[in-house]
Amino acid sequence: MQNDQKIRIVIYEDNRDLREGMTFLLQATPGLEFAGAFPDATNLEMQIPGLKPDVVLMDIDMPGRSGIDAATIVKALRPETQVLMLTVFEDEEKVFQAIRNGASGYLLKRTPPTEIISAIQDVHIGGSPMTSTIARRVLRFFQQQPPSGSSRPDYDLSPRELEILKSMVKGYSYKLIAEEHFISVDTVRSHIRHIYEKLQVNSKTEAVLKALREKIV
Amino acid sequence: MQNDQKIRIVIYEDNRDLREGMTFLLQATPGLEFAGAFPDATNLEMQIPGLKPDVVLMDIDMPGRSGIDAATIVKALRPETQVLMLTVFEDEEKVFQAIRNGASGYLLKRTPPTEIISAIQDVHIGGSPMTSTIARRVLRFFQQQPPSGSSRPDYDLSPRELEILKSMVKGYSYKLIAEEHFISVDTVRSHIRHIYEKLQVNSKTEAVLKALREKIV
DNA sequence: GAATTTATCACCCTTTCGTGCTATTTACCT
DNA sequence: AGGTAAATAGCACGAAAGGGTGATAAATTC
Repeated sequence: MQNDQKIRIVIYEDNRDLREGMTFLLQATPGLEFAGAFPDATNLEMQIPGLKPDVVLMDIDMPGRSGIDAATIVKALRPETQVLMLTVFEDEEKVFQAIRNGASGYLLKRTPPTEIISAIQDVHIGGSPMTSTIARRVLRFFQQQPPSGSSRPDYDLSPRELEILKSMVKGYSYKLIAEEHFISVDTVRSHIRHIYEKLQVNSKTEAVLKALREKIV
Repeated sequence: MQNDQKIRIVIYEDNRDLREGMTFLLQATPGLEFAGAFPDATNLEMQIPGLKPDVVLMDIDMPGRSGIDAATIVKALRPETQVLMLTVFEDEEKVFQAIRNGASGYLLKRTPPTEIISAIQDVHIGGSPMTSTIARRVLRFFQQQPPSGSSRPDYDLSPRELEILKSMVKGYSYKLIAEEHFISVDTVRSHIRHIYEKLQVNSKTEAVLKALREKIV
């Protein structure tokens, strides 16, 4: 993806010890080029364009601007820059926010130095290093399944009922659903009644919500 | 998540050398318990319930039933079993299919034995080991779907209207919303009309759908 | 201080929904 | 062949939702 120049790295990390430790680590590693380190991301617009980092190590909790907002801005300024988030906790919400905002990797601060180095190299060649715990959360989000997958309720809808439900999820009125399926409004009503019974709801909105949250629809 | 019993493992892998190699590896590793190995997944319904594996190593390309279908069935039979996919190539489509079908990890066959072992332990305690390349693909999928972050449409709802919208998203009727906010049904109606105008919809269901899909609500 | 926005309430009228009950045809099960 | 479930359709009634119009008071903005 990139040539074999040194990988230019910028650090945003409010903890001084950590920041200096990582700076030292980067400077001591061949193949990496330390480009700068800052305790906060407030002036990042002025820093990134000049420093032209290949990889940014971004602390997620910083005074002033959060690492998540900072990640967004970095990607906006230099899309080719890879952002590696560093955090103490694997906060579910923050992980997803960071990912949506363009972060390419997600590591815990307690990760050993050698692994941080390889994560940097990894993210630079197009990988997305992350802890397997975080990976699981991401996957789970994909699968949109309940925690330990033990009990997914089975509402036992007939194929037709499922079709009708899908139309409902499109926001259609009875009349529209009837037209869409070439059946009478009364039939639609009939199906919907059965759907309500099976889903244990009693309004279109509730049915749609339940369908969206629990089913594939 | 689990107790500290041995981790029971079943292998599905059509390549004999690989299968036997992994069998040997598992048997030689303390903490793991080899429970069975098969060259294909065609009789998996008969095997899984009896063997009760904690982790299944699943080749993705097998004669007869594909590893992806097999993963689905394993999860259906024993949701608590973790499925670790093994593959030669990082085929984008297959990765996603496997994930959607309940796979909890995704490794390349060329992964060194020690890492396979740690991946097994990892997946058993709730992690999702995967190569960083695969992780990147998963993240990219995440990132491309929502236009998100910087440009989220602003419908300019008043605080009150937002409140009402939230109630609507809870599936409440006008009456319930009125009670919840100590206002009359007519007022609720009024707010909802304004919400519809701003969101450009004309039914509760549509409003709720739009709210769910585009807003935070 | 005038204009705009926001929140509130009211009345009327039409359409859509939710529900109870019934009935016919098809298809599948054993 | 008889039983069961699904899909279809109808009727009827009351409740809920949606559209139109208008009005008042408070807060905010200009």
